[in-house]
Amino acid sequence: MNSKVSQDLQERGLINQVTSDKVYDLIDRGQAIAYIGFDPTAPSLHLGNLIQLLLLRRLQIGGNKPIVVAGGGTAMVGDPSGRSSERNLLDDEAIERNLAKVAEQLLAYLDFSTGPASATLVNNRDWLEKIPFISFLRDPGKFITINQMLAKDSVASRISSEHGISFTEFTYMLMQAYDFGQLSDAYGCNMQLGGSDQWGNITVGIDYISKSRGREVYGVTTPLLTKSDGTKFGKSVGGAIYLDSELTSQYDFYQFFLRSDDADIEKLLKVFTFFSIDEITDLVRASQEAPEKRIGQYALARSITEFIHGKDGLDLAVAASEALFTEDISAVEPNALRMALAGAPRSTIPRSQLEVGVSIVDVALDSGLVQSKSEARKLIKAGGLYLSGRRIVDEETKVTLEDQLSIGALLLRKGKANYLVVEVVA
RNA sequence: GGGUCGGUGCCCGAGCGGUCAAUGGGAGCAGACUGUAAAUCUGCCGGUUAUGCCUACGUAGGUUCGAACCCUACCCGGCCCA
Repeated sequence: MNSKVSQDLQERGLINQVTSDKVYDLIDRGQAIAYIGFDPTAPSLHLGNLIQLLLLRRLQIGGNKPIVVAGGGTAMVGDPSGRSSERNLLDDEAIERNLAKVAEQLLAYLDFSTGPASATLVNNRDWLEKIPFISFLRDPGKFITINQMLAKDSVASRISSEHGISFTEFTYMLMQAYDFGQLSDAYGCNMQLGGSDQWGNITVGIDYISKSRGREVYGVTTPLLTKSDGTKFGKSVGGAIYLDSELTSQYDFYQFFLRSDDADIEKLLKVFTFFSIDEITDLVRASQEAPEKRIGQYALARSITEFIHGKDGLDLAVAASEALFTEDISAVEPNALRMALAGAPRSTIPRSQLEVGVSIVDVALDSGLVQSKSEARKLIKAGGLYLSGRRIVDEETKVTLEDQLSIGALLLRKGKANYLVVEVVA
């Protein structure tokens, strides 16, 4: 099995560039000690991070040791890579809050218990915060030339842009190189992985370790995952798809994958699932023979949702999807419906309001389904708003107790698949 | 520090005294078709107590009956010079 790890990664299209072919050998022999850093700039990891995380998991299954770095220190500065303008600095408190959440997720998706290949989690703030400025200038500073930094795409593009780049972000590269050095010293880390935008940062680190320690380490980048139409993958209604069910419900997470384009299915199965290449080939063929059955989409959505949200999360998402896409929502069994909607976003409305009757526009706004009254009105005009299974055609419609479903809640729907449960409370 | 160009709605980018909530493109949302796909077509795309009102064209003032458009100062950025 070990001998096939690198080949499997290549067949999945997970490898964009490597600094040396030696990485394949290390990986196949289970001797890679590979690290990836995740800066806690958001309260949860998202799908882009997940690709990286799954890559570590794949290596781990092949007997290699993963190290995940929660970038509590680097997040204080901000990575300029892949960005056309300066980041806004996050305050300490926000970073710490995000860090706690992100660390929890990192712990959930790798194996931290099994012998030599067990994963390790560290926070780079632990060392970045302690190093005195002058020491930092001497090491790593002295080993890295401005010349090589200026040559990196991430820096070059910002220097030539009208926004420029602050010294703060310019320094990010050194921090990352220093991280790599620390991990190399402490854990024998010999490989850094990252998205293709990390190539510059990674190679600086490799160079630094080579000069300062005379040690050879390696780098691997993954390609940027794009959709068949060339746009960036992983965005949906309201931004990124997060792993935290508080931010992206199980239902939405599942739906996101279920609605994937036919043209993207093969790529997505390779990147997001642990199905073997042969299994994927079969799934893709089956999908092509009967695209309307969306076999690939179902397999993808089920597999990845279960991995992230567990069996229970998957059940919630599937039940919700089945119930919500039936013809007549009011005919669905109360118990089935209740379970189905457990994973959908929700809000509440006081019973007293329904007794008097509230305008549908207000309900849509208060529940958070729409951002403004105008949006609600426009939605109605376009025929895209549904209340408990019935299309609203008149914006003067009043919502009353009559509109409750069997489960004693209202169900709002925007477009085809955006549901929101409004619970009736005292 | 000097010179110069620029800062417009989610993004790009027109506008250069009234008819500008602001052309166009992209993104986004919704509808039709279909398979909860793609492509295509259509509508919408600052808010509102809605033939009006409010907020908006870097910030603060000023000129004017009237300014995103003119003037002044300031802030921010690019480029050139020092």
